Amino acid sequence: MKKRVIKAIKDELQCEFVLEKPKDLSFGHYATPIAFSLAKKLRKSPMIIADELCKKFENSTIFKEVTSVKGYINFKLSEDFLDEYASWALLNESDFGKSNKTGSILLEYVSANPTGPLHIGHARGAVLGDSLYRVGRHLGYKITSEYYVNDAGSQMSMLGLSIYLAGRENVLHVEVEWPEEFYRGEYIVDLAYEAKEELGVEVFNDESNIEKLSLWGKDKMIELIKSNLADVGIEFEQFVSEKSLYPKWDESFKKLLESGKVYEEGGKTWIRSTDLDDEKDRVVIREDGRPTYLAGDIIYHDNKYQRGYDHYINIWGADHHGYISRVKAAINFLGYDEKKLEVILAQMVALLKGGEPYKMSKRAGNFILMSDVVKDVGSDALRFVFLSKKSDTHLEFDVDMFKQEDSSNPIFYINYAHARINQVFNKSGKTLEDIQDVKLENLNEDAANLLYSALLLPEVLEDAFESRQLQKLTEYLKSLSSSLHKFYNENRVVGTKDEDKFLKLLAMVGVSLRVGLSLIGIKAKDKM
RNA sequence: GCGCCCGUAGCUCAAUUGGAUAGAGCAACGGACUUCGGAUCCGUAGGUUGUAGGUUCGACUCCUGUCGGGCGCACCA
Repeated sequence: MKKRVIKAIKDELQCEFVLEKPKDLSFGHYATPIAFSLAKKLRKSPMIIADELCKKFENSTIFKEVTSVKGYINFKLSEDFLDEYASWALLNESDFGKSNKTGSILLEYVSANPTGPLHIGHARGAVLGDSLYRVGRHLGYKITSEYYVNDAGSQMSMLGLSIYLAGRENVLHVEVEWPEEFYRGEYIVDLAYEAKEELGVEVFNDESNIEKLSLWGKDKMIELIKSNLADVGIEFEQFVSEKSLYPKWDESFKKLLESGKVYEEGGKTWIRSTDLDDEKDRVVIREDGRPTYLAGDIIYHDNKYQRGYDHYINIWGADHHGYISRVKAAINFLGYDEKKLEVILAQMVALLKGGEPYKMSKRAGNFILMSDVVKDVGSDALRFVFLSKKSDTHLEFDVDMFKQEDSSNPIFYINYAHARINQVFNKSGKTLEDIQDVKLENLNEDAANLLYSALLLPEVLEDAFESRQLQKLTEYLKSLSSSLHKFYNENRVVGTKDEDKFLKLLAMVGVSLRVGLSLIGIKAKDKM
């Protein structure tokens, strides 16, 4: 819709302009403040310029009215245009809101260590990533979703050790001395019992089995993480193992050497990341020859860029923000354009229960399992809440609030709107076929505004994706639902002379709600 | 100490990325069911956008300072 409007205006004005939506619909459907920017150049008052420009649209078919108000030019769409668009959308629901975006994107998210179940902090990035994936695909981008599995490094041996010690303590009932750092939490004990079943109790007899336990435990944890993700409707296209990349280190390292940004000092190998605004240079190979974690990420990003995507998005937890500059520097040294990498930081989630704050930690056992919250509030509500806030703001919510199922839960409100539409159709006894050819004309103000709102979905989707701010979509769905409820309360549909027109209008709202919800991973309810 | 993020109604959050009178939901108060589901709707009240300057036709938005809160500052991952 917006595209056609832009084209129509451009044909007349012959210059670039900003198109926006007026604060108040009574002004019009679209508006441009172009007269303000032209005022300087033309040395005339914005009001006079706006008046003159308005005259150019007198014969337009797409606009019913073009007016100038205090220097703004406001455009009101014609009913013909809106009706035609709605008719098309009703017949092509699955294509509604699609666009012709081109370009390939590699989207990496979650990538939590395979050392335990996902906790609530992971959920935010997970939901954001999956929803961006869905919306982006709908718009036409070729997006691939990927999970980077950190299956190398010391946390893996710590996992093995933790299971080993938990087995000795709980299965063998031997007194054990716990080290300062280990994985706590009941899942480790559960794993120990499971290991006894699958690997035999003797696995806890000897420390030499720790590595075996760590490999076994890692696979179990990946399975667990996958099922945690599946519970909220998330499935990854591919998993990339950190460990499997290490044989390629020599190849990547050679590229770094060619950049001349590598040097040795104190027996260690460093990259000169300070040349690209990092706060200090970084070690990539330790004194004993073992590569650091950064080395793994260097190989990984080398690998990503070799796959030749147009754009790369990584969703990281906010606690990784200090890591961005060194990775970007490394990408540059590898000979790639680091600007193609975009890092989205998902801020911390603070969870409350009965007003008491929870402190979340992965190392300590005291974290909130994502699966527990999903059980409490449901996948739909969890997804909706996490998407409702900008990803760079700190989010805080109380679990108890979401346990009570009432209207304060926005997902209820939206589903109810969708169910109402269904209800009215049932009551009328009519189907989509019966009313799709009715012309939407001479609508009252409520109906006209509702129709326009429903048709806004495509541009909301595009805006939400391009700005990576999906709260624009959730806000839209809430506001469309609110308009629907308002309309419902003030306009009777069944048995009135406007019945067919209104049914078509409601059907259009239903399409937008369904499509919008499905793109954030929620299935609209037909009944409550 | 340095860096990044965030301060908007009592609470949780929006604000078309520099535009028109800063908006929703909870919570409070007052209204609307002999009618398609009242799980809804309407109204009232609530604001010097942390604070002090600056930039311009115009600032919640950009710049500088300052005060709060969070996160990070490893050869861990």
